[in-house]
Amino acid sequence: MSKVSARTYSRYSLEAISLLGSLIRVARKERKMTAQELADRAGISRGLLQRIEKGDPKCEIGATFEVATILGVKLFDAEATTLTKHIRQTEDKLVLLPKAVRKKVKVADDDF
Amino acid sequence: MSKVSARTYSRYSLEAISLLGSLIRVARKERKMTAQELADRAGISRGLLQRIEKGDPKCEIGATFEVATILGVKLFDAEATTLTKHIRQTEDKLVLLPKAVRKKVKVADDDF
DNA sequence: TCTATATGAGTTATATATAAACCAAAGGTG
DNA sequence: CACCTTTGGTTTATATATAACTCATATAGA
Repeated sequence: MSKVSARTYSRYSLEAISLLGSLIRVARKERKMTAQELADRAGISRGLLQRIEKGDPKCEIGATFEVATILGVKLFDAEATTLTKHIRQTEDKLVLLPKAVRKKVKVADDDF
Repeated sequence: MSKVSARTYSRYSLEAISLLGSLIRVARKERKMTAQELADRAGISRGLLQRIEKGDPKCEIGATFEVATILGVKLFDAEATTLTKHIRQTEDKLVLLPKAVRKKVKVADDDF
């Protein structure tokens, strides 16, 4: 009945999500696909696709990325072929870092 | 009790999500932040952050992008300052496209 | 080595996203 | 112009993600 504490999002996050939605929308129109067609292909409902294109932050990232992938909207700046390679590199980088992060003292870190 | 029909994801989508999670994980470690700290900042639970870093496709895109934003992980290849501009350009492009897509005939489109 | 903490994983209750149906309005097509 | 389709906006029932706990293990630091 009453929302206790809604989640907040930074403006940049909202803009990024909104941008992704717009890119999806443009790509869909360019390919002359109806919302229903694209939704069917992605295995989601038309309503969900509407929210994705609108930039609703409360959507599965999986559904959003799936739609983007179908349309060929590139995520990040990585090419499909180099994506896996990039993952490996990133994981290699992880090995070099400590597995657990530990704070020594409780410095007043930049809380704003 | 039985899952009727699980959602499917393309390999590329899963890899992209996984990559984003790895990037987040690396960035967090580099900044020497604990999972709890980052989760608190993003206003999410530690468990959710774990799933995000693991690449679970069933997470809010808002939560994921928020975490990435806090860490400075760039989404797409857009800079923070040019994001809004990019949105405007994309929206301008939308105006040029028909608002509704219409299929003429029911051609057997590439069903596979 | 020893200790305190970060992490990973599991469980449960609750909030809410999703799918499906519907309707109204706008838009393109003949 | 008139028809038909796409789209945007609802609503509702259901599935499930999320938060909050718990516990076990690994690990950083002394």
